[in-house]
Formats: sequence, structure tokens, C-alpha cells
Amino acid sequence: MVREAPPDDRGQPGPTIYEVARHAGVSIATVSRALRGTGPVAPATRERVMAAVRELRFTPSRLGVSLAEGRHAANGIVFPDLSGPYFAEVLLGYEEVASRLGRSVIILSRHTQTDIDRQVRELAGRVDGLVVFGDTVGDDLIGEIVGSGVPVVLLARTPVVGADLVSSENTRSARALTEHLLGHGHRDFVLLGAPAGEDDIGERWAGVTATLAEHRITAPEPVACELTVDGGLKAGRALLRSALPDVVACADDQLALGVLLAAEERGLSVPGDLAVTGWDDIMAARFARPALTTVRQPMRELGARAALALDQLITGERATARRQTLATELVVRTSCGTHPVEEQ
Amino acid sequence: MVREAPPDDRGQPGPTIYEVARHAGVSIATVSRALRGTGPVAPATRERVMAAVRELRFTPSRLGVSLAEGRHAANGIVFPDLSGPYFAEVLLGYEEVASRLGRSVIILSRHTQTDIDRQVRELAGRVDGLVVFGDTVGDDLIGEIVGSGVPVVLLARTPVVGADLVSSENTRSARALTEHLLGHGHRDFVLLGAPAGEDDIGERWAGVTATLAEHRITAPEPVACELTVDGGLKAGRALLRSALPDVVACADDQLALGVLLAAEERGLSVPGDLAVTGWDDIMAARFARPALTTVRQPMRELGARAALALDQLITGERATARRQTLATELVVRTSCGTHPVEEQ
DNA sequence: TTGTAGGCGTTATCAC
DNA sequence: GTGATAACGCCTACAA
Repeated sequence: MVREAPPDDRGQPGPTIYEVARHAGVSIATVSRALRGTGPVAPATRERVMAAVRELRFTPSRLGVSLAEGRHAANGIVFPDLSGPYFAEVLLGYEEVASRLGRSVIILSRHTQTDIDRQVRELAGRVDGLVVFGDTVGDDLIGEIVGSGVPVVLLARTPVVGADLVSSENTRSARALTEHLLGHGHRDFVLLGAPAGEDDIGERWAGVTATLAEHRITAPEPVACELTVDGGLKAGRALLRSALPDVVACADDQLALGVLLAAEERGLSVPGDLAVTGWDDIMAARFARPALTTVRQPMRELGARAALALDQLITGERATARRQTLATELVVRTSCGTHPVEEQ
Repeated sequence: MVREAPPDDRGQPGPTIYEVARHAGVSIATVSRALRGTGPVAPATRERVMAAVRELRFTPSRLGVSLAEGRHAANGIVFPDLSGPYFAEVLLGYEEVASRLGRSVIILSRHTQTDIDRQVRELAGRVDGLVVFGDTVGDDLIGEIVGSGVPVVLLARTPVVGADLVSSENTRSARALTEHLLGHGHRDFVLLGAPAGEDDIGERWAGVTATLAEHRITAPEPVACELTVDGGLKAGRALLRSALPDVVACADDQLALGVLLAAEERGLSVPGDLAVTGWDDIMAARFARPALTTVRQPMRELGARAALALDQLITGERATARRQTLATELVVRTSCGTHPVEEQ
């Protein structure tokens, strides 16, 4: 796995601070001071240094700087595989804030079940802090990383002591969604997409189940399936083969889109023959026909908050872990049922 | 911008190799050998070392390793701001391969026009190689980076000497798309989304223009607009206010989606009143109604190829820059016009 | 105002 | 088989 550098490669491509110093006829200490603005440097000297820097196109090696400063100026983020629009948006929100705070972002997507722990440990060793997104890393490893002194922010995941948590509200939105569906007269629910681990999908189903219970309806067990369009399509085919439910509530929009496809295949009308709902409000949800009723998550904001929280932990601005929950919003479109006003 | 580490932070959170050595009663050299499997270590010694490593939860500092090895084991990728599904997919394809090759991925999104050069230089100093995506970094800076010995792979961009190039085929697909639209009887084209710089959108319009010319039709100047759904919506509103064109060919799917929205606002039927086409084949293109006719780019494959090419350059497996073009595919759906078979 | 020297955490080359 | 020790590139007291 370790690749060799080409024979003539010295590792540091550009010039080093020593060459700049020699070029400017000063010591490396002076070069460093001139460049960072720390300590006094005579104007004339500074100018000579800057000239040498320009001429040599010198950029300090991040390795040297980090080693000396004792910080990486980089954060990591690990997120699930098969990452669709939802993860991408969160990632972008995260990167924007992190880079504004002067921190590079190292990403790690979980592809293999087996290797992820090693990769995450590796990653933890090259960053000042880590964001763990969803159900990617086990509690014990997270505890270990926190214990080793690397701040961790959890994103859309069950809490772990010592780590910050940023998530979006699930239960209340699930209740709102359920009430809305009940208002359409739907009684027979299918819950598609079982929580793989302990992530926040469980909270959604709990909210749905509780609300149904209040209406004396027993919610079914969630049906497990892969959280992709294809997963939804396959599950939808299986589901729609037998007696139709009133509504297929999906764990996310991609699933719902897949179910829409399955319904179309069978010549079923949505919402005429059955209702379908998603979660997240990804771009395709808005453009699908019927447009998906879903719950909007503040995706970029989730990422931004995580970056902010991590920064506080790293700088020591805040010492104790905190949990924050972002509001979500029920977005009623057409896939959930025909609305009274449009009924005749 | 530089944040201070908390007072008690030594930079390296975990234990160092010295503590492991002391713990195991050996020298650091032995610890290193035992850990990396380089050089001989007596079985008993190795076991003592491993025990100490486990007990102390030692992970070698990436900084130390990199400094000694003369490599970062990390690659960078810089991509445009406002990055939608297209960029996200490419990024994911890139990360997957890079991480399989044992390289971390550092991302940098271009938010500000002004600061990007400094950020890219910074980034170039902490990676073994760099991918530059689209129209984010100027030719001169790319040349400078290449000149400084950091391999660069360009993605969907005009070539630069010394840098690899991975892009997807534009001209031929543009011709195919145009021929198809002409086949529908469309003659009056609008080209929406002007190339911001010299990226590959220009190639697409060139293909369209050339094909139209062959049919003795003069193509209009491309209309500039922001490459987002919102940009398409606004441009679409302005466009559809006056006389309707036969077709609005858009530089990407997000734009086309926006135009669809604008048409809907004005009560216009697509493809009845006008045709609309996109480019990329993002998820929403498939689900939109009418479903978007577009050109599919192998997004994940683009990223994967870039990662592979960069690896070859870094390892020295290949010394000279190379250009590769990936095939695209015209995806005919319903937004381009009513098809003969469905006509009656 | 400037320079010297020690340290950051590894790896790898030598002797032993 | 094992242990000193010199890199690697930079920062920063401390001296001068």
C-alpha cells in the first residue's frame, strides 16, 4: 500500500527556508519572522527576504509548520458510503466554514465495513478535530479518539459522551408528517428504510409510531432496505406486488424516488393509488412528479454548525461537549395525497 | 486567522514513539522496525513492543511519518463553488480511488475569487499531488505548481502543459444533441450558460454551433448566467418574456431545471411550446417532468480516472503528462420534443 | 535587529 | 538483533 517516491524526489518539492535564507543573506530565523510577522525585522531586511521568497516561489512546508506549531490546521470528516445529495450538501456547508476558519478539510468516505476503523484512526492522527457523520464509526472508537484528545463532533447520530452533537430535529417533524398523512385519511402505513444502526432514522420512525399509536393505529415494523434510489425501486417492487398500503413513508428522498419509479412501473398513480413521502428535501424531490412531500433538513447549515462547534472545541473556546438540534420543516407537495382544495 | 492551541496542548495528543520505547525497554529504532516490519526484530522483542503499543494506544504521528518519508500521503482537489450534484459525484469517485491507493483527500472549494490563489498554494504545500477541477485556478498558477514539482491533474478544463487532463467528450455529444433537436424540427436555438472562463462548456457550444452551421443556421451567442437552478429560473423568466425560441439548450441540468420552472410559471408547456435540454444527467434530470433530455457524463468515473492518473504521476510510474477523454452519452427523454412514435 | 540552537515525531543508516 | 544518531522543514526562546 505504501508507494515509493521517485528516486530523485526529496519529498519537499519547492525550496526550503534555508535556501531562502541563503538567497537573502540572512538566517532562517529572520526569514521566518519576516514571513509570519512575528518579532521585529528591519524594513530593508524584510524586503530582501520577500524578494528571495518571490524569486524562489517559496511556500513553507505545511509539514514543518505543523510539526513546529503542534497543530495540523486541518479537520477531518467521515461520512457514509453511497453518499447522495444529502451528504454532499452537508459536506459543502462544512467545508465552507472550516476553510474560512483556516482549516483544511480531509474527507473520508466509508467504503468497506472492515477497514474503516483503521482509516479513521489514521485520519484522527492527521487532524486537529474530527466530524463523524451518521452511522459510520462505532461508539467505542469514537470514545477512544475523544479519549486521545482529538475533539469530535457527531453529525446526525446517537450521542457519545465527550463528543459534540449536531443533528436536526426528527421526532417533531415525524409527528407533523404523520398527522398530515392521517389528515388525508391514510391509515395503512409502510415504513421503508430501517435504521442500519442507531442513527436518526430510528427517531423518525419512533415519531411516526407514537403518533399513529395516539390514533390507535399500530405501526408496522420498518422495512429494511438500502438507502438509494435503486434500493427504493427494488423494495417498492416487492411492496406493491401485494395489497397496496395507503402510504409508503420513506426514510429519505432517494428511497421515495425509487418507490415512485416502482409505482410507475406497475401503472399505479401517486397519490391516487397510494401516497409516498420522503425525507431531506434533496433537489430531485422538488422536481419529481408528483413532487415529493418530505421534511426539509437544513443540510448546509448542519455542516456549518459542525465546523463551528469543532472549532470551539479545538481552540479551547469551549471545553465541554454540547448538543444542538436544528429545526426541520415539513414540506407538503403532491405525493402525499390529494388536497381538499384541489379535490373536485 | 491562526488560532492558538489550548495552553496544555502539546500538539501530539497521543503518546510518542519514545514513550512506547521506554515502556517496552527498547530503542525507538526497534519500535519503528517492529511496527513497520522493516528490518529484523526478535519475536520476543516484537511482542513486548506490540504490548506497549496496545497499552498506550499508540498511533504514529502522521506529521512525523510524513516528514521522515518525504511524502504527505494526501492529495488535494479544488473545485468550483456552488457545487451541485455533478461536482459531488466526481468528488466521491475521486475519494474512493484515492483512499484505496492509501491517500487522504483534502478538498478545497473556491468561495472567494480573491483568496483562492493563496489557498491553492497552501494546499499544494500539504499534498503529494493536486486535482484542479474546472475553471477554478488560473493557468499561470497551475504552471507554477507543476513547475515546483507537484503533479497536477486537470479535470474538465482547458489543458496546461505539464499537467494531466481528464475530461469528458463534449463536441461529439453536442453534435448528437443538436442533430437530435434539429430532427424534432427545432431551428431557433437559445444557448444558456456562457463559459465563465475556458472550461468545457465552450466546447459544447462550439459543437452546437458547428452543427447548426452545417444546416445553414446561425447559432446565437450563448447567454451568460449563473450555473444553478436559480440562475436558470431567472434567465428563463427573462427569456420567455419575449418571443419563444424552439429550444433552450442549457449548459447543465441545473440550469435546465430552472428553465423548466420558469416555463411552468408562465404556463408554457415543455416540450409543447418549447424544448429544453440540459447536460450532465444529474439525478433530478431523470425525475423531472418532463424528464430532461441531456448528455450523461460519467461523473464518478471522471473522479476515479483523475485519482488514478495522479497516482501514476506521484509514484513516478509515468513521467509525462497525458490527456484522456471519457465518452459521454446522449440521453433522450421527453423535454426535447414530442417523438414521432408518440405523436398521434 | 539578528543569529544560534533545540525541539516537534518519525524513519533509516550505520555501527555494534 | 539492537541502539545511537542524523536527517526531514520549520518555529521560537534565548543570546548576542
